[in-house]
Amino acid sequence: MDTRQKMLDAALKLFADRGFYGASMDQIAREVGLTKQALIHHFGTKEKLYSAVLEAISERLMNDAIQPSAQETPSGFVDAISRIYLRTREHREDTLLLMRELLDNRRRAAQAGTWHLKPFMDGLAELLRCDPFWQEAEEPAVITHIYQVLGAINYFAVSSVTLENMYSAEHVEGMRKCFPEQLRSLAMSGRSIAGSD
Amino acid sequence: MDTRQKMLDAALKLFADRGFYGASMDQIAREVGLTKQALIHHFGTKEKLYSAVLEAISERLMNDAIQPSAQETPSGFVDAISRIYLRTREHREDTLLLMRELLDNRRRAAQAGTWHLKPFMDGLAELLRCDPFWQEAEEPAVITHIYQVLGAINYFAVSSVTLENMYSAEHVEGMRKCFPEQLRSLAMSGRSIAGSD
DNA sequence: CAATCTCCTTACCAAGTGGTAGGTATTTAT
DNA sequence: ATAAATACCTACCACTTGGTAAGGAGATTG
Repeated sequence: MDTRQKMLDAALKLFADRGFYGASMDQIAREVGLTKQALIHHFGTKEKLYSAVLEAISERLMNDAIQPSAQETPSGFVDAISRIYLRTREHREDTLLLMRELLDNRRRAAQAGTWHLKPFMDGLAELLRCDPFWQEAEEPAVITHIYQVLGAINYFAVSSVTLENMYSAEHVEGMRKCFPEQLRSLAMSGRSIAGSD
Repeated sequence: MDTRQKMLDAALKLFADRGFYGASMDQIAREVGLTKQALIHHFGTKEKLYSAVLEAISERLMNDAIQPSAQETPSGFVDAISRIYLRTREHREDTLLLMRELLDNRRRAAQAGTWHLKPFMDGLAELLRCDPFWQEAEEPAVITHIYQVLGAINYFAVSSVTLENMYSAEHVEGMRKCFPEQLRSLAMSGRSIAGSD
């Protein structure tokens, strides 16, 4: 496999696991079996490496979360949300790193990438508006709803270690089982009260 | 004010802002106007300082989020959730640090504190069960619901910087306005579909 | 007055940080 | 064949990290 890609993978893994400061260039390089100067050769600086990782993530997210759901049915939003939830389980590291970026970008702000995710949010907003109940809602209300549902997903995705320490492993397994269905309720919340079709 | 308390405040601020690795003993000490050895004198090691901060947080959270809501009415849960949301705005740093801990404890795991929050979760579960709809629900389903709602709250609380970069400041202000009401819908989701009172 | 204890200091340390400089082997282009 | 670019290396740098050692000022206690 491409060295550069191997480096990106290792960087993703370590950044996701320990954060920007917690992961060192040396560790990342060793993970690929090279020296840190090889890393620097390919990416210039640690910041740029981090940016490259972030960019790869947002590209991936766009590709397989929004694109294939061009189906603009009333349930398009709920379906997309389900797919996004599944994604958090398949791409744990992406999810972890995005959450970290959410916390860190205040400092590294104003340049790097989380708002590469704007199109992602816009795509979801468009889907949500296909639901008659949300069609004429104010923009902030729409985004708020999306954000609440995304929050439910990502927070859970990031909490497995904690949950397994607070409850038993079977308990957590039980939660994973009922999560998708309850997520659907969540994604449709508001609608069934006022709309009542 | 107590020096020790000033140190805890400064540590909370910097840990919340930059994470465990991103904040150094030296920075924290300078924030109080002392040297890092004064910090070490009081807390021993960086890890212990961090633990002390975490303990203070969970104590605070228990005190003013669960305790005053002993009112076990059907809406007790939703009320508690509203209060918890307000808390994230009053104690931004607590919220940020807890979110970080969620991401980091996998490594520092098996000893330190997030599952000090177990009583907090249990308190919420008890409140939720006062709602007839949830009374006989399975335990994992109850916890899942709580976790989804908490996720919506905390994710939003932690995202203000990102949101203000993706959207305008007024937009985000609009979101903050409608957040509490939509949060109530979320917290009651599921119920209104099957229950239909 | 002397001893101790608390709180804090300066001085220091080994280990690690991101990054530069400069070189070598191998591939590619001319 | 020669020049140039690519991909990597060792060696080194200034700096920061958490932590230790030892001691000083000030109050408390014998």
